[in-house]
Amino acid sequence: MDDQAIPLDAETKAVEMPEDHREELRLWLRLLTCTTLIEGEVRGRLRERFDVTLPRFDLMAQLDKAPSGMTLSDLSKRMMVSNGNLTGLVDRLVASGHIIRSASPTDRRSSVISLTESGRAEFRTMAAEHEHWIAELFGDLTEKDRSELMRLLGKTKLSARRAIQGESQ
Amino acid sequence: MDDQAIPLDAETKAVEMPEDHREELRLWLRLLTCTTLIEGEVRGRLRERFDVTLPRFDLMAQLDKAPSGMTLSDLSKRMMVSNGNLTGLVDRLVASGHIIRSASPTDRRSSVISLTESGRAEFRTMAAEHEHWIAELFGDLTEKDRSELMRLLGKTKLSARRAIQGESQ
DNA sequence: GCCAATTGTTTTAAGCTTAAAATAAATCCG
DNA sequence: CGGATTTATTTTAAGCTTAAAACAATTGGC
Repeated sequence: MDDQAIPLDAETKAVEMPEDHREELRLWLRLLTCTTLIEGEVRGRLRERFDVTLPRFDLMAQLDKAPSGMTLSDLSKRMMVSNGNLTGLVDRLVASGHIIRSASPTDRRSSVISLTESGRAEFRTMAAEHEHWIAELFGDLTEKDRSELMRLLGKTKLSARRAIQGESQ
Repeated sequence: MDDQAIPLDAETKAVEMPEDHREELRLWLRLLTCTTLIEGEVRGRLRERFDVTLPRFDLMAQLDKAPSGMTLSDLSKRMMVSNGNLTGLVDRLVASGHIIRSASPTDRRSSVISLTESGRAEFRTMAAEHEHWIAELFGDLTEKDRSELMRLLGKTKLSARRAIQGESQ
């Protein structure tokens, strides 16, 4: 921008010129827009087609990948939501018969959550359709676009993690 | 994958071979992870530094870009949230003195929302710091990474919009 | 073995979010 | 003009989400 038209030695620049980070901000807003757009569509379709909410679907997706079940803490880390959030979500999914809680054999504080037979069957039906929706939503990207986007998001993920970790030192 | 090792003519493939969309699914999950990671960090910092929530910050950001104010419908479209959501959010920001509602001169159904003087000042302070956080979170991306990511997310946005529009036909 | 620190979970209070229904005003159009 | 449709907003009910505090069980160190 205008700033960069003024030639300055590196040191002066670092001290006196507040850097312009509008580009990063626009990037973040666009990332957020993409996610919100897709997430909203997926949420609506899950509700219309299967009368299920996105958080419930997400929780079942985690459990489907863990045949022997997961603790609430595992789920909390994987889903990146708070512990307290999970308590209620799990309660509702137990009530609807999709999952079960069983006592952990090794830790009396913990319970192990797993899909019921019918919960798993129902999830797999939903997941198959869900996968098609996602493919359709990303349908205009070429194979090369997708692999490049995957790479750049991988780099973004690492960058954000570094910034988040570093801050607490 | 295994599927593709079996040579089949195009028609047979299209009919009998369910396509594998795991790649798109992984891409979506990574996009979601990046957004969740960054959003969570920004939310936490806004709360700690300024005792403000992300939705309130977002609403003020929209208003800061519209000096003459916006209607609830405008805000709803821009922020991609439901109308009902905004009613409560606006009520709380009016109560805290950050924004004001005024009657629309042309439409008695509408009210126009704008930042108060102090609301604008407070927002600008927060926004300046917020911009640095974002720059830090994306800090490991090169200039080229950022422009390429911007381009690919632009393409993703268009792709998703097309898929969403097309569906309602 | 005991005490401190950590870990796993729940509870609480507040706020966010949605979909759907309701209300009211403006606009369309015959 | 007047009724039908659309648009702007609010209300409602349910569920999601968080941070913080509380509680209980486990682990680590002495």
